[in-house]
Amino acid sequence: MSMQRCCPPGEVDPTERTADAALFKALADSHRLAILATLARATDEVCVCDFTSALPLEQPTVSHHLRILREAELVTCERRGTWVYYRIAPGARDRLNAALRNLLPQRVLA
Amino acid sequence: MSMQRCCPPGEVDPTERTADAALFKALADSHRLAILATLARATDEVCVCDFTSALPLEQPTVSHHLRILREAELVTCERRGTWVYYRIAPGARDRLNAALRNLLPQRVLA
DNA sequence: TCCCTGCATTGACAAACGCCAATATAATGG
DNA sequence: CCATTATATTGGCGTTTGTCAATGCAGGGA
Repeated sequence: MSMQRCCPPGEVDPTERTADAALFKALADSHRLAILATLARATDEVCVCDFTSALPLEQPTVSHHLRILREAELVTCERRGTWVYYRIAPGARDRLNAALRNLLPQRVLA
Repeated sequence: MSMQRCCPPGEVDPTERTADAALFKALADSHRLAILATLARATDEVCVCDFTSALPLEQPTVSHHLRILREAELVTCERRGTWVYYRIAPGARDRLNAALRNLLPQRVLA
Protein backbone atom coordinates (compact mmCIF):
# COMPACT_ATOMS: atom_id res chain seq x y z
CA MET A 1 0.00 0.00 0.00
CA SER A 2 2.97 2.35 0.33
CA MET A 3 5.37 1.82 -2.52
CA GLN A 4 8.68 3.49 -2.02
CA ARG A 5 11.07 2.98 -4.86
CA CYS A 6 10.77 0.52 -7.74
CA CYS A 7 9.74 1.19 -11.24
CA PRO A 8 7.71 3.61 -10.69
CA PRO A 9 5.03 2.82 -8.10
CA GLY A 10 2.27 3.32 -10.60
CA GLU A 11 1.27 6.95 -10.54
CA VAL A 12 -2.05 5.87 -9.07
CA ASP A 13 -2.37 6.81 -5.43
CA PRO A 14 -2.88 4.05 -2.88
CA THR A 15 -6.33 5.28 -1.91
CA GLU A 16 -7.57 4.92 -5.43
CA ARG A 17 -6.03 1.48 -5.65
CA THR A 18 -7.87 0.44 -2.53
CA ALA A 19 -11.11 1.71 -4.02
CA ASP A 20 -10.48 -0.21 -7.22
CA ALA A 21 -9.72 -3.37 -5.25
CA ALA A 22 -13.04 -2.96 -3.45
CA LEU A 23 -14.77 -2.62 -6.80
CA PHE A 24 -13.18 -5.78 -8.17
CA LYS A 25 -14.02 -7.58 -4.93
CA ALA A 26 -17.68 -6.96 -5.65
CA LEU A 27 -17.19 -8.78 -8.97
CA ALA A 28 -15.33 -11.69 -7.40
CA ASP A 29 -18.35 -13.99 -7.14
CA SER A 30 -20.08 -15.80 -9.96
CA HIS A 31 -23.57 -15.22 -8.56
CA ARG A 32 -22.97 -11.49 -8.38
CA LEU A 33 -21.69 -11.59 -11.94
CA ALA A 34 -24.88 -13.38 -12.96
CA ILE A 35 -26.97 -10.69 -11.29
CA LEU A 36 -24.99 -7.88 -12.89
CA ALA A 37 -25.01 -9.53 -16.32
CA THR A 38 -28.77 -9.90 -16.10
CA LEU A 39 -29.23 -6.28 -15.09
CA ALA A 40 -26.84 -5.10 -17.78
CA ARG A 41 -28.85 -6.93 -20.45
CA ALA A 42 -32.28 -6.00 -19.12
CA THR A 43 -34.02 -3.21 -20.97
CA ASP A 44 -35.35 -2.00 -17.64
CA GLU A 45 -35.35 -2.91 -13.97
CA VAL A 46 -35.48 -6.43 -12.56
CA CYS A 47 -37.44 -7.55 -9.51
CA VAL A 48 -35.65 -9.29 -6.66
CA CYS A 49 -38.07 -12.18 -6.94
CA ASP A 50 -36.66 -12.89 -10.41
CA PHE A 51 -33.22 -13.37 -8.96
CA THR A 52 -34.35 -15.57 -6.10
CA SER A 53 -36.18 -17.82 -8.52
CA ALA A 54 -33.37 -17.88 -11.07
CA LEU A 55 -30.40 -18.42 -8.77
CA PRO A 56 -29.71 -21.62 -6.80
CA LEU A 57 -29.60 -19.61 -3.58
CA GLU A 58 -31.98 -18.95 -0.73
CA GLN A 59 -33.60 -15.55 -0.57
CA PRO A 60 -31.43 -14.16 2.25
CA THR A 61 -28.31 -15.04 0.31
CA VAL A 62 -29.59 -13.24 -2.77
CA SER A 63 -30.38 -10.26 -0.58
CA HIS A 64 -26.84 -10.40 0.78
CA HIS A 65 -25.32 -10.30 -2.70
CA LEU A 66 -27.59 -7.45 -3.72
CA ARG A 67 -26.46 -5.52 -0.70
CA ILE A 68 -22.82 -5.95 -1.66
CA LEU A 69 -23.55 -4.71 -5.17
CA ARG A 70 -25.48 -1.77 -3.72
CA GLU A 71 -22.66 -0.84 -1.36
CA ALA A 72 -20.22 -1.00 -4.27
CA GLU A 73 -22.60 1.42 -6.01
CA LEU A 74 -22.84 -0.90 -8.98
CA VAL A 75 -26.62 -1.15 -8.73
CA THR A 76 -29.50 0.95 -7.45
CA CYS A 77 -32.89 -0.14 -6.22
CA GLU A 78 -36.36 1.27 -5.83
CA ARG A 79 -39.26 -0.08 -3.83
CA ARG A 80 -42.64 -0.11 -5.52
CA GLY A 81 -45.40 -1.69 -3.50
CA THR A 82 -44.22 -4.95 -2.05
CA TRP A 83 -41.53 -5.44 -4.64
CA VAL A 84 -38.05 -4.01 -4.99
CA TYR A 85 -36.61 -3.42 -8.43
CA TYR A 86 -32.93 -3.24 -9.24
CA ARG A 87 -31.02 -1.50 -12.03
CA ILE A 88 -27.43 -1.12 -13.10
CA ALA A 89 -26.16 2.06 -11.43
CA PRO A 90 -25.69 5.01 -13.77
CA GLY A 91 -21.91 5.19 -13.43
CA ALA A 92 -21.22 1.46 -13.21
CA ARG A 93 -19.77 1.02 -16.69
CA ASP A 94 -17.59 4.10 -16.43
CA ARG A 95 -16.25 3.17 -13.02
CA LEU A 96 -15.33 -0.33 -14.11
CA ASN A 97 -13.67 0.91 -17.27
CA ALA A 98 -11.78 3.52 -15.29
CA ALA A 99 -10.55 0.92 -12.81
CA LEU A 100 -9.29 -1.24 -15.66
CA ARG A 101 -7.56 1.69 -17.33
CA ASN A 102 -5.98 2.56 -13.99
CA LEU A 103 -4.60 -0.93 -13.82
CA LEU A 104 -3.48 -1.35 -17.38
CA PRO A 105 -2.77 1.91 -19.13
CA GLN A 106 -2.65 1.04 -22.80
CA ARG A 107 1.00 1.32 -23.69
CA VAL A 108 1.86 3.22 -26.81
CA LEU A 109 4.17 0.60 -28.26
CA ALA A 110 3.71 -3.17 -28.31
CA MET B 1 -24.65 -20.53 -11.08
CA SER B 2 -27.59 -22.13 -12.87
CA MET B 3 -30.08 -19.54 -13.95
CA GLN B 4 -33.34 -21.00 -15.07
CA ARG B 5 -35.85 -18.45 -16.19
CA CYS B 6 -35.57 -14.68 -15.70
CA CYS B 7 -34.71 -12.13 -18.23
CA PRO B 8 -32.66 -13.85 -19.96
CA PRO B 9 -29.93 -15.52 -17.88
CA GLY B 10 -27.24 -13.62 -19.69
CA GLU B 11 -26.20 -15.66 -22.73
CA VAL B 12 -22.89 -16.29 -20.99
CA ASP B 13 -22.54 -19.85 -19.78
CA PRO B 14 -22.02 -20.46 -16.06
CA THR B 15 -18.58 -21.94 -16.58
CA GLU B 16 -17.35 -18.77 -18.21
CA ARG B 17 -18.91 -16.72 -15.46
CA THR B 18 -17.04 -18.74 -12.87
CA ALA B 19 -13.81 -18.18 -14.76
CA ASP B 20 -14.47 -14.45 -14.90
CA ALA B 21 -15.21 -14.38 -11.18
CA ALA B 22 -11.87 -16.09 -10.53
CA LEU B 23 -10.16 -13.50 -12.68
CA PHE B 24 -11.75 -10.61 -10.78
CA LYS B 25 -10.89 -12.32 -7.49
CA ALA B 26 -7.23 -12.08 -8.43
CA LEU B 27 -7.73 -8.30 -8.73
CA ALA B 28 -9.56 -8.02 -5.42
CA ASP B 29 -6.55 -6.96 -3.37
CA SER B 30 -4.81 -3.60 -3.42
CA HIS B 31 -1.33 -5.09 -3.16
CA ARG B 32 -1.93 -7.29 -6.17
CA LEU B 33 -3.24 -4.27 -8.03
CA ALA B 34 -0.04 -2.44 -7.12
CA ILE B 35 2.05 -5.30 -8.47
CA LEU B 36 0.04 -5.51 -11.68
CA ALA B 37 0.05 -1.75 -12.18
CA THR B 38 3.81 -1.72 -11.79
CA LEU B 39 4.25 -4.55 -14.26
CA ALA B 40 1.86 -2.95 -16.71
CA ARG B 41 3.87 0.28 -16.65
CA ALA B 42 7.29 -1.35 -16.73
CA THR B 43 9.00 -1.34 -20.09
CA ASP B 44 10.33 -4.78 -19.29
CA GLU B 45 10.35 -7.36 -16.52
CA VAL B 46 10.51 -6.61 -12.80
CA CYS B 47 12.51 -8.55 -10.23
CA VAL B 48 10.74 -9.98 -7.18
CA CYS B 49 13.18 -8.17 -4.95
CA ASP B 50 11.77 -4.87 -6.23
CA PHE B 51 8.33 -5.82 -4.98
CA THR B 52 9.51 -7.02 -1.60
CA SER B 53 11.34 -3.76 -1.07
CA ALA B 54 8.52 -1.59 -2.38
CA LEU B 55 5.56 -3.20 -0.66
CA PRO B 56 4.89 -3.07 3.09
CA LEU B 57 4.79 -6.86 3.20
CA GLU B 58 7.15 -9.64 4.20
CA GLN B 59 8.77 -11.63 1.44
CA PRO B 60 6.59 -14.75 1.84
CA THR B 61 3.48 -12.63 1.52
CA VAL B 62 4.73 -11.04 -1.68
CA SER B 63 5.50 -14.52 -2.97
CA HIS B 64 1.97 -15.55 -2.07
CA HIS B 65 0.42 -12.70 -4.06
CA LEU B 66 2.68 -13.41 -7.02
CA ARG B 67 1.54 -17.01 -6.98
CA ILE B 68 -2.10 -15.96 -7.11
CA LEU B 69 -1.39 -13.71 -10.08
CA ARG B 70 0.53 -16.54 -11.75
CA GLU B 71 -2.28 -19.03 -11.22
CA ALA B 72 -4.73 -16.50 -12.65
CA GLU B 73 -2.38 -16.37 -15.65
CA LEU B 74 -2.14 -12.62 -15.34
CA VAL B 75 1.64 -12.68 -15.03
CA THR B 76 4.48 -14.91 -16.12
CA CYS B 77 7.88 -15.36 -14.57
CA GLU B 78 11.33 -16.44 -15.59
CA ARG B 79 14.24 -17.41 -13.40
CA ARG B 80 17.63 -15.96 -14.31
CA GLY B 81 20.35 -16.85 -11.91
CA THR B 82 19.21 -16.33 -8.38
CA TRP B 83 16.54 -13.85 -9.36
CA VAL B 84 13.05 -14.30 -10.72
CA TYR B 85 11.61 -11.72 -13.08
CA TYR B 86 7.92 -11.13 -13.61
CA ARG B 87 6.02 -9.75 -16.59
CA ILE B 88 2.43 -9.06 -17.47
CA ALA B 89 1.15 -12.20 -19.19
CA PRO B 90 0.67 -11.84 -22.95
CA GLY B 91 -3.12 -12.22 -22.89
CA ALA B 92 -3.79 -10.37 -19.64
CA ARG B 93 -5.24 -7.23 -21.17
CA ASP B 94 -7.42 -9.12 -23.61
CA ARG B 95 -8.73 -11.46 -20.95
CA LEU B 96 -9.66 -8.63 -18.64
CA ASN B 97 -11.33 -6.68 -21.39
CA ALA B 98 -13.22 -9.79 -22.47
CA ALA B 99 -14.43 -10.43 -18.93
CA LEU B 100 -15.68 -6.87 -18.68
CA ARG B 101 -17.45 -7.09 -22.05
CA ASN B 102 -19.00 -10.35 -20.91
CA LEU B 103 -20.36 -8.57 -17.89
CA LEU B 104 -21.50 -5.36 -19.49
CA PRO B 105 -22.23 -5.71 -23.17
CA GLN B 106 -22.38 -2.16 -24.44
CA ARG B 107 -26.04 -1.64 -25.14
CA VAL B 108 -26.92 -0.04 -28.43
CA LEU B 109 -29.22 2.58 -26.99
CA ALA B 110 -28.67 4.62 -23.85
C1' DT C 1 -57.19 -5.35 12.52
C1' DC C 2 -55.02 -9.57 11.02
C1' DC C 3 -52.69 -12.16 7.89
C1' DC C 4 -49.92 -12.94 3.96
C1' DT C 5 -46.30 -11.94 0.81
C1' DG C 6 -41.69 -9.88 -0.54
C1' DC C 7 -37.50 -8.41 1.01
C1' DA C 8 -33.96 -7.24 4.61
C1' DT C 9 -31.43 -8.31 8.78
C1' DT C 10 -29.39 -11.27 12.33
C1' DG C 11 -26.75 -15.05 13.97
C1' DA C 12 -24.14 -19.09 13.30
C1' DC C 13 -20.92 -21.94 10.82
C1' DA C 14 -17.45 -23.69 7.55
C1' DA C 15 -14.37 -22.31 4.14
C1' DA C 16 -11.29 -19.09 2.16
C1' DC C 17 -8.13 -15.25 2.71
C1' DG C 18 -4.15 -12.23 4.13
C1' DC C 19 -0.53 -12.14 6.96
C1' DC C 20 3.81 -13.67 9.22
C1' DA C 21 7.72 -16.76 11.18
C1' DA C 22 10.03 -20.73 10.14
C1' DT C 23 11.73 -23.71 6.88
C1' DA C 24 12.82 -25.50 2.29
C1' DT C 25 14.81 -25.01 -2.27
C1' DA C 26 17.70 -23.17 -5.90
C1' DA C 27 21.66 -20.81 -7.68
C1' DT C 28 26.22 -18.53 -6.91
C1' DG C 29 30.72 -18.05 -4.94
C1' DG C 30 34.14 -19.22 -1.81
C1' DC D 1 31.35 -28.93 -0.05
C1' DC D 2 29.79 -25.08 2.65
C1' DA D 3 28.02 -20.50 3.15
C1' DT D 4 25.18 -16.94 1.28
C1' DT D 5 21.49 -14.85 -1.17
C1' DA D 6 16.90 -14.90 -3.53
C1' DT D 7 12.34 -17.13 -3.82
C1' DA D 8 9.05 -20.51 -2.69
C1' DT D 9 6.51 -23.39 0.50
C1' DT D 10 4.54 -24.72 4.95
C1' DG D 11 1.92 -24.04 9.02
C1' DG D 12 -0.54 -21.37 12.12
C1' DC D 13 -3.51 -17.40 13.34
C1' DG D 14 -7.09 -13.95 13.12
C1' DT D 15 -10.40 -11.97 9.83
C1' DT D 16 -13.50 -12.06 6.06
C1' DT D 17 -16.69 -14.41 3.03
C1' DG D 18 -20.66 -17.25 1.31
C1' DT D 19 -24.38 -19.70 2.92
C1' DC D 20 -28.63 -20.85 5.39
C1' DA D 21 -32.44 -20.88 9.13
C1' DA D 22 -34.78 -17.86 11.86
C1' DT D 23 -36.61 -13.50 12.52
C1' DG D 24 -37.96 -8.68 11.51
C1' DC D 25 -40.48 -5.40 8.87
C1' DA D 26 -42.98 -3.14 5.33
C1' DG D 27 -47.06 -3.07 2.15
C1' DG D 28 -51.51 -4.80 0.42
C1' DG D 29 -55.79 -7.25 0.76
C1' DA D 30 -59.51 -9.59 3.39
